[in-house]
Amino acid sequence: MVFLHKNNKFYKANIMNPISKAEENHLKAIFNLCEEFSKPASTNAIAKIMKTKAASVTAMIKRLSEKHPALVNHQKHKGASLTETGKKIATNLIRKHRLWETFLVEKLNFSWDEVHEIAEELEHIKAEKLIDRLDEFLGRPKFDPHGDPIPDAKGNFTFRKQILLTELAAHKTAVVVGVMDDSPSFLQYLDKLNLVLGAKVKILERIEYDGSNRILLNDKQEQILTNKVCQNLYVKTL
Amino acid sequence: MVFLHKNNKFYKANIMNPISKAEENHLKAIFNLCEEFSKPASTNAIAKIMKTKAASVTAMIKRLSEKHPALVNHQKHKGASLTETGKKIATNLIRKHRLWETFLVEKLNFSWDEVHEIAEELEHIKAEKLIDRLDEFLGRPKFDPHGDPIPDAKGNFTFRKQILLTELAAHKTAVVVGVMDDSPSFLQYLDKLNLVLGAKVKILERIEYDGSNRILLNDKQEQILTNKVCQNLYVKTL
DNA sequence: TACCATTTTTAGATTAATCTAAAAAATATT
DNA sequence: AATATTTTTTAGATTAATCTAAAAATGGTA
Ligand SMILES: [Mn+2]
Ligand SMILES: [Mn+2]
Ligand SMILES: [Mn+2]
Ligand SMILES: [Mn+2]
Repeated sequence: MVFLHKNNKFYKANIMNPISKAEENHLKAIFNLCEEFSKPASTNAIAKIMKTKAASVTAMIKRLSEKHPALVNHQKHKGASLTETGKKIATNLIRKHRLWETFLVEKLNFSWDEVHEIAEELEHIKAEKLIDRLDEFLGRPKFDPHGDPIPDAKGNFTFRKQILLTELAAHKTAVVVGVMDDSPSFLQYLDKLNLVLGAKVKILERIEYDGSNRILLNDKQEQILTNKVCQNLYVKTL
Repeated sequence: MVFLHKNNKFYKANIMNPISKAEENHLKAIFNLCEEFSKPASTNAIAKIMKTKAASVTAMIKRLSEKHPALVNHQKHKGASLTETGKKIATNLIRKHRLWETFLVEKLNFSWDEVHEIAEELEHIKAEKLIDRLDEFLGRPKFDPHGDPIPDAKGNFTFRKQILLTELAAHKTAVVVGVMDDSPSFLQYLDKLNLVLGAKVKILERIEYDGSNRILLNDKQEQILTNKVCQNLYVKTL
């Protein structure tokens, strides 16, 4: 099979055509945006995630569709979404990312605010056997250090009944299981508050004035959490 | 500071100018060639290692010297060598490569013939903390799965009195500590012969006719090793 | 020393991934 | 519906990393 390329040049559509790092990152961005908003990912939104410009995204999507047909769906001005094959690839990247993060925290003693950047690079290492072995070595973890689900080799995510801490009823108790915002600054702040995964939180009082919450942490420590903090913390009721 | 570029364009010499993967691989190739032959690395030799063409190497060396002055020494037609700074970078790459290989074999149960390719990619992950933690996690190993020394964080290699099996005197006993050729085919063949690192070898007879050797393996198994095999095996006398 | 083979460099192209500026299309606001 | 704003695409450049073909330099040999 041959594909028409710009300037009327042809090139073979090599089945082994490897997906580049930039292409992989774009696929992941499109996947995440489509998941979050349940609609095609806009050029601008992708550019923001990729820290590039809209024009670069348009060019990338064009190149992607030509080089690897059957990964991305795209109509001019209508945004991009992934085909099933594209989703498989994106899911596998997320799997790799989260497994590496888990490795860094569990085995190399990194803290949860340090691992994202490194995993962002490690996820692009292409060796299926490596990731299978890593998964096994880590004991086939179901969640990463931020509480995000790690898809299995087939791409299946584990779902968990979780709510935001803002949604937890007053006087109820729950356990911190994840974060919505995984920026280093938020994670570091959570560390300072001892609000790590597994922490037990009881809502003592919800303050109407500003939506802040008086909580009891791990059955002993009383403190105030702003609404913003609670809005970014996932908990699971006991 | 500014550097003149082709077409009389200028560009800023950014101190944070990151070294690309291709540049790193070239530095490593130059380092290895200079170590092996104790003279500047020729364009052709580098191209062979890099699996590119001589013209590409010339271009790369030019770009390297412009973008990162103080890494490579190069005079036209005289080959390339590394400055002290260049050697530091190459040594650190070798450190990363060998630590990752060790990780793959020791922790993820890869065999010694499978790890080179993967480490060739992993070595380019830029995170000093990662490699320090990995080193610690592995117990600060001094040698990789092929018996090659792993430089420490300062770039110091551990030296070891080792000889080729061809140099071992008849009737002497020694332990296999490394390989000269680390191609998968040789390594797989060694596995088949049970000639793994740590194997005990006694030269029973050196056959003059073709340089082959009758050996006793691990005090019990007698077999013939061709000269070529012995030429690629490092041993340490007891 | 002059010639020849080999090695290295230069010249000119190509592709991937980005950019800025301008044009075009879509969307929102009077 | 007309106009203004925002978003997306196109046009045109740039840089890194490679290639092939041709030119130039080097080194060995007659
Ligand atoms: Mn990434
Ligand atoms: Mn994560
Ligand atoms: Mn490499
Ligand atoms: Mn090795």
